[in-house]
Amino acid sequence: MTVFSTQLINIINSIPKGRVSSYGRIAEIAGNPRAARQVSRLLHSSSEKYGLPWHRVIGSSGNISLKGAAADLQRQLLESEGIEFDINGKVDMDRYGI
DNA sequence: GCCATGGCTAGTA
DNA sequence: GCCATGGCTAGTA
Repeated sequence: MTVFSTQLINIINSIPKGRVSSYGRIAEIAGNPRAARQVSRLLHSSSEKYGLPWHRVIGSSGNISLKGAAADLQRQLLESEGIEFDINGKVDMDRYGI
């Protein structure tokens, strides 16, 4: 495990219930604004291992990036935490984003 | 080589 | 819709 990855894990774990953040924003906070894809990769490979609140990480424009059934699950988890989706299935980042 | 991105632009309406 | 971007890992040698 790398320092950078550890940073990402800490940041993701600090997203409170009822809030969301984006891949790019998390990478930015960790110190590398261009490492957004690394965040997605980490979530994909290590969410279970580190108990990450993976569902609280979405795209920068408030969209869910997952496809299919996984996307439905993510939306349900977020809604159960009080987050609302607009008619286009997007979250208002100004309201819920970190 | 993978990845659950992001931002910018061409091209349509 | 294109493509630059980057840390990491599986898998080979």
